[in-house]
Amino acid sequence: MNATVRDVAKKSGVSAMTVSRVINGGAGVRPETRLRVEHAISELDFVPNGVARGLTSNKTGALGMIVPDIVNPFFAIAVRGAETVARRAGFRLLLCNSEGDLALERQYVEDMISHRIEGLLIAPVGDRSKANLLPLVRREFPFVLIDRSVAGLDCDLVQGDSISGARKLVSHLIALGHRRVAVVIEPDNVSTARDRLQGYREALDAAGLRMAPDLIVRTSADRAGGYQAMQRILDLDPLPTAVFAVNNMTALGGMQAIRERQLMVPRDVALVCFDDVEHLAVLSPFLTVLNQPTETFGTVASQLLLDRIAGKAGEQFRRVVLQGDLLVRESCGAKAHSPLSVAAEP
Amino acid sequence: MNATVRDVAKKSGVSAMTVSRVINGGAGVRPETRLRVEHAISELDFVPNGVARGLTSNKTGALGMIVPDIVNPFFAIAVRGAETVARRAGFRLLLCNSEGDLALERQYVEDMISHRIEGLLIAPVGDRSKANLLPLVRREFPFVLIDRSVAGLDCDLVQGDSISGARKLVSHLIALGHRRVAVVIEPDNVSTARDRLQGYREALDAAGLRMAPDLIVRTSADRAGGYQAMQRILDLDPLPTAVFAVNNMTALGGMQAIRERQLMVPRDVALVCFDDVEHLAVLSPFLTVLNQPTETFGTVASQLLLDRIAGKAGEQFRRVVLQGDLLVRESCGAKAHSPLSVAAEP
DNA sequence: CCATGAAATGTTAACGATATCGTCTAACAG
DNA sequence: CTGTTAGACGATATCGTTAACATTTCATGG
Repeated sequence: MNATVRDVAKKSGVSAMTVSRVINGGAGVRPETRLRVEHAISELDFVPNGVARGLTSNKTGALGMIVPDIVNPFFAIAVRGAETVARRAGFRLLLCNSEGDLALERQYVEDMISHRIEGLLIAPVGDRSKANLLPLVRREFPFVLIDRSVAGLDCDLVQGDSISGARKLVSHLIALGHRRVAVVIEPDNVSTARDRLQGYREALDAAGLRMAPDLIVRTSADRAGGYQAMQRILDLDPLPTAVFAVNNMTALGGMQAIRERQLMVPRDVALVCFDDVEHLAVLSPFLTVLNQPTETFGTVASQLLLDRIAGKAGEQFRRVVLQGDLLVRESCGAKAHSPLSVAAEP
Repeated sequence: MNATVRDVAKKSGVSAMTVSRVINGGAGVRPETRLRVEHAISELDFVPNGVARGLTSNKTGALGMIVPDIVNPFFAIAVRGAETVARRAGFRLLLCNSEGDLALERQYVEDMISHRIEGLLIAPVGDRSKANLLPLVRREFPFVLIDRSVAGLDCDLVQGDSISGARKLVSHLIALGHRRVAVVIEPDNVSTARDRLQGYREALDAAGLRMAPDLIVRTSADRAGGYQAMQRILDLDPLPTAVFAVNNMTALGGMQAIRERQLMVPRDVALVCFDDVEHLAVLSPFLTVLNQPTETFGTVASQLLLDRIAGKAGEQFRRVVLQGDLLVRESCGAKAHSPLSVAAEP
């Protein structure tokens, strides 16, 4: 069904080796011969078998990327950034969706190793991903973590400054007069959760406020998690005056719960979170967020990975920490609530 | 660096073939032998080389998917659906982002062929993608189009009912009293654009209205395109009373332009579009849209593809047309404009 | 105690491209 | 006219796995 170098060789009356030379730049092939070969190639619709090439060269020209949720714009944008850089360097990017599932993540990592991709970008599920990543470490396989670090694993890493970001968000709430600030956050085995909780704590400390255990609600960092967590928060008495959600998706789920109870943000409760929600911010710049340079997560991580593959990275692992900006909009209660379609970005 | 079957064989005192048998289910291997082999495998951290396997078996266990924009939630969700189904059938899904660029699309298709993926899902750039897809046709390579058909190309296809959807949207606008309805749409070489314009025309016809050429604004189906198109529309005199945007991204870009002029939707101009904007709809169910069963695009397409790969598909190409629902919200002017955070879904 | 056959295991070749090295051609110097 | 040499091209082996076939092993019945 698919033509091979040998078919092309036969058709053009040369050896397979000459065909190979033609398709790889053609040094050492007489122009006339090359034309004959090229003619046969297009005649037979020959496309070199990348699998066979990968076997001999041990180079597949592919990078892998594993993210927990491609529907979350944070990851979608990071993927786009990573792919752009990878492509410029001549690599394809193969994307997989772990869905935050450790077993699935493990399977994808094995799969990637098995198919001999040349490097891996991964936003790990959490600290327990360590077991999944250890095979990579043992093989000295080039990989770069994105967004989350993994406890006890030393490797290249691109992350946001979660501590300082959370501190900014919560300090801002406190400055607006909030004293009871609830936090919706993942379990402590996710590095961003640890760091953001730490930032939360520091902000409270700086204001001389106590951390109240009942204001810390643990959940998964997706919309469903945010929804459930917010329901528990709205059952508290007295109601917190503000909520800090660990990321954009939990904030959205939280909004859903708030709306269902016919409450209003920020009138009844303020809401802030990490990560802007692309598209949403355009139409309705409403959520006060800590905006991270999302695409940069992808481009920088890709670059680190390419360096490491090329051996330009040195022994030391590199950790890039990206700063985010506080975008003050309406959900924190800093401004009057203006009607949707005339709201203007600051 | 990486252990091979032979290394494992040597270590466990058997032949490579026996190792192969063990890693593939182990039928016909003495339990005792298998244990020895398995021990050696974990000892050496052996992972079978998928590339070599792909070479002998001509099966890589991978499906490809090419979308024009992974950041558009429509495609992100379709991808998730496709991947779920593919994974259940034991296939990985390799994703590529064509960015609506024909050359890039071509490169990715060649790459996929070269790397011997077993089937391809593709949301083509447009009719001109035909040249890119012809190599697939010639090879009888299994592939399924998503969302857009390609003129003159007969193949499996999953698409939305754009004609009827557009008719619903525009008829709704007309029923609300709009007489001057502008449309923001891609060039005619994209099937969805053709169909949606056709639906628009039918709706006007049914109401005895004329199609005014100056109300048809051509652009690219992304945010930037929507933004530019809307600026041109807002320069019209008299202003149209409503705008039909070809998809969610153009609508967002349009909103941006409208907001910049300090105008309000729907007070100054109504706005409707195809495709809901995931996340946005949760927080702010504001846009009146023709909601398509997005995830189903992915799952059905994946299923068609798997059938075809398995040879269960028959000679005939199958065309699945998915119906969408009109979600009447606020941007069309059907209801009073209510404050953002208490707005309730119908 | 050996023939018999089924189960276990090994051998060989192939998948398709290419690295390596060897051969051949032709042009040119002497 | 011969020896030299660079450039063009080919033969062979290899990458890691596995299909197909060959061989060994071992238990069982005669």
